[in-house]
Amino acid sequence: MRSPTLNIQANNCHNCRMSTLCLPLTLDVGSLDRLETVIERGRPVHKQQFIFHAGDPFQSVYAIRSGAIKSYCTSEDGSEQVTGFYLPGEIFGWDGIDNNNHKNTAVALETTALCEIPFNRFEEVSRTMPILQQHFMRLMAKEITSDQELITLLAKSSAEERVASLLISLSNRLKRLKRQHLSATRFRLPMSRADIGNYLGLTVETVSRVFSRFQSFDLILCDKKEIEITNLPGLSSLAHKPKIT
Amino acid sequence: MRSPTLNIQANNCHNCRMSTLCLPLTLDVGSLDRLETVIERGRPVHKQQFIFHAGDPFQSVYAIRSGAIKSYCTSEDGSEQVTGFYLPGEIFGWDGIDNNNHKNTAVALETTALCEIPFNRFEEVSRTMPILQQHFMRLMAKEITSDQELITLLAKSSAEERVASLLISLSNRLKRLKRQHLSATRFRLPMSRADIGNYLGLTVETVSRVFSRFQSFDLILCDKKEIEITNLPGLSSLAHKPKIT
DNA sequence: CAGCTTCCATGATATAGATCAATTCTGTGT
DNA sequence: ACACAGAATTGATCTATATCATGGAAGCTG
Repeated sequence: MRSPTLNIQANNCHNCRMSTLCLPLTLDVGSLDRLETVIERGRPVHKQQFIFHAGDPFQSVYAIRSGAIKSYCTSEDGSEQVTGFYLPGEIFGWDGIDNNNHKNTAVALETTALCEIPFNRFEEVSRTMPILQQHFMRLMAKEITSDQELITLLAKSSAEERVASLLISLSNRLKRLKRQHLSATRFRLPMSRADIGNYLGLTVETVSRVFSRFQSFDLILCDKKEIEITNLPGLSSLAHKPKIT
Repeated sequence: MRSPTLNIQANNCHNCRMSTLCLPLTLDVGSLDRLETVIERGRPVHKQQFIFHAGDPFQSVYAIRSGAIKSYCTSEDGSEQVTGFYLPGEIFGWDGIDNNNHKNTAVALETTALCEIPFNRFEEVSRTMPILQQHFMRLMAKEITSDQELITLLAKSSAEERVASLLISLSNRLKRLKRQHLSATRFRLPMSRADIGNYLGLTVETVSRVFSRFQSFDLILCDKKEIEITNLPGLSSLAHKPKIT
């Protein structure tokens, strides 16, 4: 039995290792303290617990301190579309700022620690701290950019390219979490093959076959959800090869 | 020779018909006047002219008064991905708020009249007009939502469903422009078949075949770029039928 | 107006990935 | 430790859409 993954014990932004990711701002001590008054830290969410459901009133956005989150939306007929995976240092929950209710459902893929940022209080604070508001618009813009990258991936790329891109993306995002500047070539996938397939517009079987093929080409080594990228340049070049259209 | 499509001669937000779409806010006269000082109205852009290129420094976002805009991004290898079509009353150019440079290129699909909203001046004004800032975050959230809808479409739907969805979306968006509450079942596609295919992740040939099939099923009538939806419920039901996954 | 280029439609063929099916593995709960 | 449901792998087949190829219509340009 492994201990839970809550290795980050910050109880405020000052000493949180993640803050360089979710708050890459130069805030004076006073400003940071004011921000502190807004942010709420809940108890860890367990695997499969929901953070919010589609349709819930929009109240907060969330920063991840540890763990992993999947967001997805459901169509009338009950089919699901995974819209994102979120890792430590990343922020989710923007959807539904317009309607004041969430379009997506967010669920924990493993035990996860979150910082909740209630939006109405945030708006008060940001009025006196314009840099914060600017920061949040940037975060939303990043979400737009990454969505558009996914669109390109789905519109133009083969199954192998899609899976390679996801692995490279996860690797890059996990890399930032490590103190070392070493690349993250070994990690554990927080999501199932089905989630990957759904996210990438592929069936489980195809995802599984691509993993096998990658292994036979010595690009990766994988045992269940444990992944080691054994040929990072090779995998990267696969990831960046959309069809010429 | 047709006259250009500049049928909207507003020179300020007060008398612009589009303002109910791009500024659906209750602003007092003073606030609106202050906003006026920020917005610039350029001369009409002609077909195929660029508004900005990928890599250009981010300075403004743009509201469309008439015409149509296509945005796309280019990968290293030169392949393009159309990321959006924008119609009157809609706002584009959010991409690259983070890096301070645009990720997309924006080009006019036909003669187009724009309102340019310089972003640094906007930030000043919005500091004293919080509702405006909130409005802009909503617009960005809408962009996120519509991107995620496209993701679902690309991940889950067949060629017919994709094309049907695009037609329905265009119809709905054009409907809002008409004074009447009649549905917009007759319109002119501003983009080529190739653009449609690129946007929807399909080849030109497939798009063309789907149009033909829709005609043979009496769902639409089309002559070149002129479209008439002759069976709106039928087309709608096609559009909302993603695979059950 | 002739000539060119781009756009669109349609047919014939090829193929990547879906679908169907069977088996093994894994983790979870009792 | 055992049993069971879900997750993953692998194989055989099918199909939607890509690809290749051709011809016609439309729009521009000199």
